[in-house]
Amino acid sequence: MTTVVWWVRRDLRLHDNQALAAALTRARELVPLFVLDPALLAGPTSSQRRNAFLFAALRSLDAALRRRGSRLIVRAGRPEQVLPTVVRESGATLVMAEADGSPYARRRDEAVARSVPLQLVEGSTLRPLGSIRAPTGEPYRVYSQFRRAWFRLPIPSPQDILPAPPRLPPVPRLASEPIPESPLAVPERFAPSEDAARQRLQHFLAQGLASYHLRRNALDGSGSSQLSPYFRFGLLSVREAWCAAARYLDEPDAAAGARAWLDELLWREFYQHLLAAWPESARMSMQPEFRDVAWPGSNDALARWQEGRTGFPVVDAAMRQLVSEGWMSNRARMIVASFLSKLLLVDWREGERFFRRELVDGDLAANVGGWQWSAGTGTDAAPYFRIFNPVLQGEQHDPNGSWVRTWLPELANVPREYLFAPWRMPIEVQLRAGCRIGHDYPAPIVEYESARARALEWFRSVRQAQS
DNA sequence: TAAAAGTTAAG
DNA sequence: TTAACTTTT
Ligand SMILES: Cc1cc2nc3c(=O)[nH]c(=O)nc-3n(C[C@H](O)[C@H](O)[C@H](O)COP(=O)(O)OP(=O)(O)OC[C@H]3O[C@@H](n4cnc5c(N)ncnc54)[C@H](O)[C@@H]3O)c2cc1C
Repeated sequence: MTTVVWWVRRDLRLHDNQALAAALTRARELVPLFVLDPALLAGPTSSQRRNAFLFAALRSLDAALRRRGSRLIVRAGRPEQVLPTVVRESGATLVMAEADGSPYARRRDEAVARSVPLQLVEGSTLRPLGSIRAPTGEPYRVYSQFRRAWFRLPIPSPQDILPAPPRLPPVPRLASEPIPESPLAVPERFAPSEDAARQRLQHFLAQGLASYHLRRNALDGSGSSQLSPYFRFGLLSVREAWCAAARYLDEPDAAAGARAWLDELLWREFYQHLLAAWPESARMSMQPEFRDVAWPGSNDALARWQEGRTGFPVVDAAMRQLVSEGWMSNRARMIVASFLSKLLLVDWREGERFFRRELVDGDLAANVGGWQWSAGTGTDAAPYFRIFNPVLQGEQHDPNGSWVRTWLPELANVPREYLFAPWRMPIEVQLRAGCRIGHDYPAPIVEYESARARALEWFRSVRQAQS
């Protein structure tokens, strides 16, 4: 009788799960195990928002397991203590898990592997971390080069996709702790189940993919798939999503959208590989000249950005959506990241930390990648002079203003022509709109033109000081 | 997946 | 005067 532990971490799914499939080839008994790790659930990088989603997703995974004759075993504690206990209690001879390239996960897995027979299997990325390298053996630091190399290797094929097992082996008698209740609600936008993830993918492929390249920048997020929390926790396999979207490359009407979307999956892939290759990039700028500089931005500026009270409607709407829903569109993320790191000159790591606390899809690799790109400190980043103008961005990507009004009710009656720059309202318009600047809605925290000039000057001086 | 400033030329 | 295009930050 072979008993195998399937250690679930960021792969809360039964479809196309390579770790589960590998476990099943050996198992007469299977122990689906989730460890409530205090370092992740309550540590400095934890997030109530993500915990809420995770706990709910664990409940639906447990239900799906039960429908197949299995169940989820839940244990709280440090993995290097819990795993040996469960292995001993169950008599398991093998622990299978999906590899996770984040720095903490790698340390954790090394520690666990010292006391139990742990085997890691791919699945969180399209290709194994560390497998995309230049001829010199160096990992790529530039996206376009990474992408070119990636396409030279065999791409995922629909034949590789693993179906969900219809039945699962029995679970040995083992105690299980309850899945915690979260004090925070799961955002309504993201139903926490594998079925919901799969339905959303199908819906996006049918309704959104063909126009993705045209609509992806909409500030309200209506033009993108909104699958990020599902990829974050592995309720959906990226490999399966890739193959599903790649089928549309041959359809003339959908090819351009499909290409653009697959490209975003590759950005995800790039950042996962980048963090695995340079774990220190989570804590320091990739460009050395930024490592020892003090960013001049103030704590007060940071606080006003976090609270959505900068006086720039596009920025404030985004920050309020972030805190309220735990999600915002890629366009909104780029704008507020550019605003904090360039117009306010606050260290990008402060923004990264705040995002990581609030985002339901918060992921170290993608978040650090996005922030270093936005702040211009990454190896393949936006150049320092690429500064978003929040007024123009609103005009372009929320043209009828409905997204800004959704998140800033105090601007409900502000005329459209002033919506993205309400400080330009003459006083009588302010009174008529019931929105006095500095009273009902903040005056702008900076004057855009001079903040832009200050940013250009500061970035230029940092670069010059080094060279 | 930037925006401003500068240049040119049609009207 | 302004749209289109190029250069600069
Ligand atoms: C400053 C900043 C911070 C970010 N932090 C995160 C984060 O913590 N977690 C996260 O998942 N994404 C992050 N992103 C990337 C991106 O904004 C989100 O993945 C995307 O908005 C999610 O929406 P979607 O699922 O509708 O994306 P779609 O446009 O439908 O893309 C499909 C999937 O591709 C991946 N993806 C898309 N764009 C990117 C990208 N630029 N980088 C990496 N992966 C991408 C996501 O998994 C996404 O679900 C960040 C971007 C920026 C600029």
